[in-house]
Amino acid sequence: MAKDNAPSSPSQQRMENIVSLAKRRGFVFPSSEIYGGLNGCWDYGPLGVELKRNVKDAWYESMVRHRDDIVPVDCAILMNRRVWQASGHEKCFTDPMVDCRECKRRFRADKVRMHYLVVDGKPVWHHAYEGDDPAGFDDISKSVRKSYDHLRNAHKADFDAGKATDLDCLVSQVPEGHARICPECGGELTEARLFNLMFKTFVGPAEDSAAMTYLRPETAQGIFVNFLSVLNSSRIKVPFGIAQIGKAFRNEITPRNFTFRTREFEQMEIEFFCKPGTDDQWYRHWVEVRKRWYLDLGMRPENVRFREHAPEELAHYARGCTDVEYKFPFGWGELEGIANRTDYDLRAHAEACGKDLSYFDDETKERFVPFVIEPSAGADRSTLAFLCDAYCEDEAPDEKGNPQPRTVLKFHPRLAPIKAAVFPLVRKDGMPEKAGAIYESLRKRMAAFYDDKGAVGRRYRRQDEAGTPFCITVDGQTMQDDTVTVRDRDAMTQQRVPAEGILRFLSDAMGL
RNA sequence: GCGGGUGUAGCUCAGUGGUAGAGCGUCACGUUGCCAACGUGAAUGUCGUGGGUUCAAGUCCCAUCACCCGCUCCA
Repeated sequence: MAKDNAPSSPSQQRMENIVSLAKRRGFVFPSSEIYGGLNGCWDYGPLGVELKRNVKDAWYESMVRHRDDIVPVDCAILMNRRVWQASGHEKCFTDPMVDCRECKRRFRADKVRMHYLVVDGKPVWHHAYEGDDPAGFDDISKSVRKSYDHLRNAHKADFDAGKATDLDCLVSQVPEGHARICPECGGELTEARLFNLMFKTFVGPAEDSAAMTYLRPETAQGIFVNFLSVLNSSRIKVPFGIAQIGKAFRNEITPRNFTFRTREFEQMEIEFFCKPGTDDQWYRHWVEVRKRWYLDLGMRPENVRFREHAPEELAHYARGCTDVEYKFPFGWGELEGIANRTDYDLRAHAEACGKDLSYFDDETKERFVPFVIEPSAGADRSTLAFLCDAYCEDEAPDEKGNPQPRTVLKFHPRLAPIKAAVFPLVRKDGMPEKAGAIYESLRKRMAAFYDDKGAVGRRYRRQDEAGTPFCITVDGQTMQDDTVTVRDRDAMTQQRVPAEGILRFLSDAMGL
């Protein structure tokens, strides 16, 4: 940072420190960095891969393996283009935008309207307002209304003669020669530009439009289009869910905030199919289940909130939606959306593909199109949230007893990339050999790490930065009675444990 | 996409047109028996990238890329 810049806030500094640690210790790197990187893309390094995999595994274990009403799928990222036409993505995932050249505000071109008085084909008066309904013009301010009425009266004869007229249209449909102005400041607006949020791609070597499709912008549609196949092949009955973890791609206008908003990201989604009428109850069930998941993995309750959308906030297909939000250093951000999508998706696909996607309940002899509850979580966002939540700067005494700053990642053991590190206290008297043997036995059962370089205090601190919950040290006493010390990451306390029982001890301590 | 800021060693950052720097980290050897120890030595740079001005550019100019902040957007 240049010295003439305003000092960054503590939370900004905290985020910078987290990003710096992530890169330094091999959690996350900028994508294709040696070529200058690529906007909105990040790579996971050795520790980051383990962390993110642990997040995904924790999700898969508790959402799929530990339940008898959820089955998994793993769909292709490339799907028939008609999927995206039926789901509405092709139409709705492209937003035309306009920018104000004066105040630099940006608007959706389908949310700004212009109203003109046109005389002899020339606009003599104009007004801009936000909204997508011409009726919005009725709500304009009194002073604007006055000038409008005044001019309209002045041109009354022209109106009567049909030479003058009112024109109200979206800013994206303004005719040639008519001003487009900012509804906020009155400045000149740019032409409407299309922002396509889906990545186009071509299936087959010839780039003709017939083979054009998109990288999927969400994994959910893969689940809906496999609804029949899963139903027919797995003997599962409603209510049940289909789960999927996979990559999705969105050409975000502004990737921002480290791995929070990226153009390529991984989702962990469930579509839970239930009978209409039971959807509210299942919706509440899933909000509870997902809440418990985050808290059980150690996320600090004060940093998580569950925000239920107001009715006017809901997407057109949704009957209810709760966002799981995390308090990142850069502000509250959405980790997951739990939505009641009604029967919107299955109906849309049934209509588009011509197949019956309804369900017949053998017990009640009823046929219905299931309602869908969708807990849709971001794997990268959750991983980032767990990383931010674990990040701590505290103090540890040095060898003289003076407090020194310490950086430690207090991961839940389940999420820690490395579960245990094994050290010889010094590199002599057979300690490296003994420690090496313990390491070899541990690594078959858990992610373990061996280090014999430098002072042991430094090795402890290194493991603190990686978030390793326990460090095992072989010392002189080990050679006497075959016990080792186990050092706790958070409390920095030690206890002696028989080397023989170290695996059992660690498993119990970590609840694994 | 707009505006502002920043890109120099693995990290954090100095660097005033004239030989590329510091601290930390890394590696080696020695010392070291429990929390970022000490000593000695070593490696590390197309100064984001590409052009231009100049006898001479990390430094000035243009372009471009990336990241950060604000706007905007966010199924």
